[in-house]
Amino acid sequence: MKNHEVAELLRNIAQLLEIKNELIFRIRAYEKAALVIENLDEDIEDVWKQGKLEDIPGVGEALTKKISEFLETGKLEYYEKLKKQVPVNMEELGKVAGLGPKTIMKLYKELNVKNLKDLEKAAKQKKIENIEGLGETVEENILKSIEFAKSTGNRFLLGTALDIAEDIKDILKKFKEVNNVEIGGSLRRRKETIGDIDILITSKNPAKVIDFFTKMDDVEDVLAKGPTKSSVRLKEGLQADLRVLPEKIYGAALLYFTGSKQHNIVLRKIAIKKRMKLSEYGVFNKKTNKLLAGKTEEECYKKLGLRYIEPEIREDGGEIELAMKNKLPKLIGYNDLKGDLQMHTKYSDGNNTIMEMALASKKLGHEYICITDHVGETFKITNSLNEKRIKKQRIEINMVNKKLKGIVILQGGEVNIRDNGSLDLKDNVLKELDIVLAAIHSGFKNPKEKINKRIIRAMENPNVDIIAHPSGRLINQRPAIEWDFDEILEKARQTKTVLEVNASQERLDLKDVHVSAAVKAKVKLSIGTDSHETDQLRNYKLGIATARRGWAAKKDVINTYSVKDMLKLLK
DNA sequence: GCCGTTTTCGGCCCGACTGTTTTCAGTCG
Repeated sequence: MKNHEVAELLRNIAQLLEIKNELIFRIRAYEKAALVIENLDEDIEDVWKQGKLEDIPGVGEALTKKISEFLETGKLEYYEKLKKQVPVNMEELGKVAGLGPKTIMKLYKELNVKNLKDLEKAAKQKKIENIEGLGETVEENILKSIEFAKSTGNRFLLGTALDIAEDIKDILKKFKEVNNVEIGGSLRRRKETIGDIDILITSKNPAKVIDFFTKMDDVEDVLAKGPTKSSVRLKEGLQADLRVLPEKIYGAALLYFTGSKQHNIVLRKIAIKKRMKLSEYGVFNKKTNKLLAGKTEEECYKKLGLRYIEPEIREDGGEIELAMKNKLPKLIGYNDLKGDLQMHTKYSDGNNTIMEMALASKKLGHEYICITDHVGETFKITNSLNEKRIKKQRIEINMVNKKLKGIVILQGGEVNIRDNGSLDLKDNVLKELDIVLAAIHSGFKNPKEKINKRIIRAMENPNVDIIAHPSGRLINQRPAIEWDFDEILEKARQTKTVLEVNASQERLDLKDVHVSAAVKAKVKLSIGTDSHETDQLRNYKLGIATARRGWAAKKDVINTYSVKDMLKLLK
């Protein structure tokens, strides 16, 4: 997937053009194309090979040529020339928050600032405050931004950001001036990584709410504080934006600040076509400026001729067209899961007992769980269970089943897929387990053909029910294996093998676009938290979120069925 | 640079907040 690299290239070009004072709409064309390509479902290289770059919205003749050159040679002559014309390192300076092209150019002309090092030096020597149009505050902000950029690099994991946001939401809810509180932005859409937290509030006394917000314990630094809007940096290192809104346009604002940006742009275009105007302040009649809708999101969508669209799929990935025809599928709901199909106990590498895991799961409302400790003969790193220990564990599971009412505990196992695709445990032992998960734990860098062979051989084993964390990626840490996913899907369908949506915070694997492909290929999915302690069991919601982002329905996920029906769906 | 049930030319989403000004440009989302 070179989508990210291509998007970055286009964005860098946009910044250079901005410095050169190019036409704003030419610059926006590059930015728009970058955004579309970054969120593209398909691999940009595949699209290019099929000669279909121009089908991508926002990509025309000129960009097709440039992207093709970049994909073919790994370089773009136009970009290299542009970099030479602009004397400053925009790749570095462009990332400093609050610093735009105009200021960067000014700093270059006045102080010969070319890169991040120059900038920090100039700020520390207090040279910036003397430049006309800038001042002491700007100088201080630049230093803060540099410091911040040094301390945090990556975007935050969905699970982490969600926890922080929910805490803030609870604090705000308790403040008496606050009426409604909702989290917006990419967090509400449940993207796998989050840049910042958007919070939307209704109140009759915005000033008091803003004041309260900026003085919360978790606030490290106040970045902006106006009458209806404020931004702060939290101690955890991420930014939170708060907006206080009047009741009658809360829905329009929620819609706007939930995004995605592309989704909003398409909505606005629809509004324009219908002689209306859509903004965060509502749906208006373009001529009379009369407010037509705004109180709820449903109302705004309806006015535009659309059915309500769930936040998780607001990515301009075909949802608007289907909403227009009232043909959107019903997504799996956050309360639809009846069981958790992956968790570990003290038997292998978990921190809690079977009983503790079962009790905690019951508390979450599950009807059944599957204990899937690592099992195997040679894969010892994770304290895998051999045949003897598996039998011992079965006795304990039977005992817990007898003691606990209202929850069924199944015995499963997570078996390693070896280098040649064979499994790390004999078939006659695997056969005794209720559910077998097979997963790759080594050789992540195998070439595509080998990886596919390994996974396919595992799927062909009649004992293997589920492929766990199929792509092997760890968000922000380890890239996914390189595979031919279409081939895997076809084989999964043939062999009735289920693919897991691993719901642990750092995995979310399969991810949204894979889920979407699996649903289209009619391959069944399972959601498992891969919990190694009771605290992680609640992550099943992240798995559901990922499934929803991939347009999965209840019927697509096996653990929405009763335990009896779920087991029938396995091989 | 892209795009088209008003257009192959002339539009392109829109508003808040900051810091510096004294009416606004720059930046951000």
